[in-house]
This record gives sequence, C-alpha cells and structure tokens, in this order.
Amino acid sequence: MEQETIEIRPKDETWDEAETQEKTEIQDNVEPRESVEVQKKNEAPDEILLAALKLFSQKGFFNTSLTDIAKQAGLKNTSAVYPHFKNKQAIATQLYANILDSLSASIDDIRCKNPKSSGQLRGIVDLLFKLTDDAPDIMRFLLILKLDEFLPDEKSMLESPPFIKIHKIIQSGIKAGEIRNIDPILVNAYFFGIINTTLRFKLTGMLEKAADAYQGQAWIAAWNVIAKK
Amino acid sequence: MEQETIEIRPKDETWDEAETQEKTEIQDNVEPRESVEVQKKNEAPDEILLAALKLFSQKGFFNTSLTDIAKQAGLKNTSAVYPHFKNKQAIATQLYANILDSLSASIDDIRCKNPKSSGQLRGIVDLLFKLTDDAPDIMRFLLILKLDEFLPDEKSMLESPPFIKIHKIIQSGIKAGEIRNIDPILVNAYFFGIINTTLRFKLTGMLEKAADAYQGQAWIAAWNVIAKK
DNA sequence: GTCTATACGCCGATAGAC
DNA sequence: GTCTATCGGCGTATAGAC
Repeated sequence: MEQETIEIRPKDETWDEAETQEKTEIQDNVEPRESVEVQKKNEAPDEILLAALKLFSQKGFFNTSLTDIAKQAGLKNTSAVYPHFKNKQAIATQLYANILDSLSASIDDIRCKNPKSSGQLRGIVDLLFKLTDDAPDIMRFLLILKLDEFLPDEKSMLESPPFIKIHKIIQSGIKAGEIRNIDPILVNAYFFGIINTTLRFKLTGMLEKAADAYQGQAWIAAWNVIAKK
Repeated sequence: MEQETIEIRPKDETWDEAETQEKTEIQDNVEPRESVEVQKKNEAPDEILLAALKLFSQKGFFNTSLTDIAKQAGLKNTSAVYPHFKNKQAIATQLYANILDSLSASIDDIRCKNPKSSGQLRGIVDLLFKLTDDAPDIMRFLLILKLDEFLPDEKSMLESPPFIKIHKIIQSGIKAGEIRNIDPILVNAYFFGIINTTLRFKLTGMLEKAADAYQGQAWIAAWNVIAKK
C-alpha cells in the first residue's frame, strides 16, 4: 500500500508494474533507508503534488486555494509551498507533466509487448480501466478537468506524447488493414469516445460497479466500431 | 424548422442572428405576434446572458470576471448587472436553465415527429451537429465546460429533463427491439460517446471541416454500436 | 525548508445619486 | 436601470526569523 499504483513523481518508476500484476519486489539495493528513519519517505514536493492532485480532481483548480493544498499536504501555510513551486499554476503544470510522462512510458511498454495495433489498443484500454479503479483522481484529472482553463500554455492534447503515440498506433492499424481506412482522428474519436465516456460515467458516479466490470463490453463495442470487417 | 435552434432567453427569438452573419431575415411566418411584438429584442438581461455565454464558453467561468461580462454586454460597470442577477453564479444558472429548456423543447418536438427510437436519436444527432456549427458557444457550454465546478447546486445531468428524455428514448428502443438489450446507461455512453466526442473534437479545433461534414459517418458508427442486428 | 506576519491586488458586491 | 464611488474579503505572494 505504501507503493501506490501511480507515480506522480518525476524520477521514480512508472505504474506499469502495478498494472501488469508483476510482483513488486523491493530492490533492496536502491532506496536504502539510511538517511531517514521516518516513514515519511515522501518528500515535500511529492506531498504537495499528491495533495494538489486530490483537491484539483475533486473540487477543480479554481475552487482549490493554495491554502487548501498546503493544509492537505500537512503544512501550516502557503509559504512552505513557494520554495518548491513558483505558484499554483506551476504545481498543476508539474502534475500534468508527470502524469503524461508516466502515461507515455506505459504506452511504450504496451507497444513493446503487443505487435498488433489491436493488442496495443487493448493494452491501453486495460490501463485506463485499471487506473479508473485504482487511481480515479488521475483519471479525473485527465478526463474530466478542463485543463486548458488553468494550463493555457500547455500544448493541446493533440500534441502530447501519449496522444501522438496513440495516433501512430491507429495509423499502423490502418496500414496493416486491421482498422478501417478512415481519418485517424475520427478513429480516435469513435474508439476513445466510447472508452472515455464509459470511464467518465464511472468517475461521475453514473455507473455503480467497478470500472473493471464494464471493460470487456466497452472494448468490444469500441473495437468493432473501428475494426475492418 | 424554426424550432430547432436553442434559445437562451426565456421568451424571445433565438440568438442565431446575433452570432451568425446577420443574414437574419425575420421569418414572418412564425412567431410574429403574441406576447412581444415590439422590437425590444435585446433587453439587458438577454445581453448579459449572451455576453456570459460567449465569455464562459471561450474563457471558462473562473477566468471570466463580472467586469468582463458587463463590458461585453455594453455596460460600464458591474453595478448594472445586479438589478438583473444576484451574482455571477445566478447568471450561469439562468443560462444553463434556458439552454436545458430549449434543448428539452427541441427533443419534445423531435419525439413528436419521429415514431421510432432510431428516428428520434437521428433527430437529436441532427440537432447537436447543427448547433455545433450554428451556435458553438452553446455546445461548448454543454459539452466542454465543467458545469459542476461553478454550478454545484444544479442537479446532475442525469436528472436534467433532456437527459431523462433521451433515457426514455433508449428504453423505448430497447423494448421495441430496435436497440440492443443492454443497460440503457451504457447505450447512452456508447452512442453519445461517439457523437459528443466527435463534436468535442470539432469544437476544440481538432477537426477542420464544418461539423456537418462528419455527421453522417458519426451517426452510422454510433447507431451501429447500439442497434440490434 | 518551514514558520509568523503582513502586504497587495483583484473581484464581487453595496450605497446612493441621477 | 445605469451610473460613480467605495468597501470588504479572499487568495496570492513576499519578508524575514528560526
């Protein structure tokens, strides 16, 4: 439990091993607890990012004050935040970057393990449903928050690495004859329209059971829309 | 088909003439008389609502100050707003209510004109694509804004009249054997996942052509997902 | 790096003249 | 109903001690 399924932090491992059910054996050569005996292995910036993730995803960026974040991170004041982040927006930017990085790495991993586009998309769907159950705040951040409202300087999702990689998967699938030969953007819209809307329904309480319960059916529906018959 | 466009104002004509190229010839065949025959078309509250719609949908609720709204509405100060609306949130609430009302009325109209669920859904898709081209701010308000972030007291969309009516259409379609016999919520997620994501892509600039150009294909894809074969 | 204390600005909101 | 003028509060951000 100490090991969350999700990594917000820049330099740690990604959430892949949690998601692929691989046994997480602690590499005892790394992370020697020599320096700190305290259980608080999480450094302050990580605590702040985790606090911000929780609050942003639950109340929204603008309904969350820096004071809220500081308190949630176990700090008395906002002052202790500034040594780590220039301002509130910088927290959100870092959060977004870390999430995209981990997502991108996971997609790389999925692509390595699956030769066909269908398998790669299936892997991504697996990941998204698992994250919805295990790390709903991250999925809320990605699927529900209106990011450009508070991160106006970020590249649009179109240009983010995960999106680009998905685009390539789709293009490969079209070229290989697995996927219908229509505009890849529309393939994306149809496929992830089904997947993400299902997840959004789950994240907003419109579906009762765990996301996992809806995965198989959603996959079939989404894949059939784009699969070459 | 004067009825198909959505109204923001409680009792006036639609805003089409305001935001499209002013081709506005008054359709003399419909809605000429009755309550308001005078040219008092643009009352202050309407101007404020239109200004708010534009700004909210383009910059978001929290990035829009009351000063912005007042200026956009042709007023010098925020003071002139308060006789009409108690506060900023009340503007958004009224806007949302008017949009839902018009949408609901349009759906009623569509249901009257189409006996089968497939025809009703087709009519709704027609409406949504038309609105995306003709009144993108309304569609941005509905599809892109995170409403519960600034309208926390509103019922969830699940319980809004348009959503309920769509739910009934789906249930009828299932009962009639037109639509696959799965959870109506999932039918909604799959069908409108495709439709709304396509529209969202259009509204965020990811699709170049007019929404109209994508309608036929999106309808086929969405309907095939839920249609009983 | 975290605290106390404080400054500053913006925005929402009110009072009152016209 | 719209204006001028102004207030109060909240949230961001800084200064400086420890």
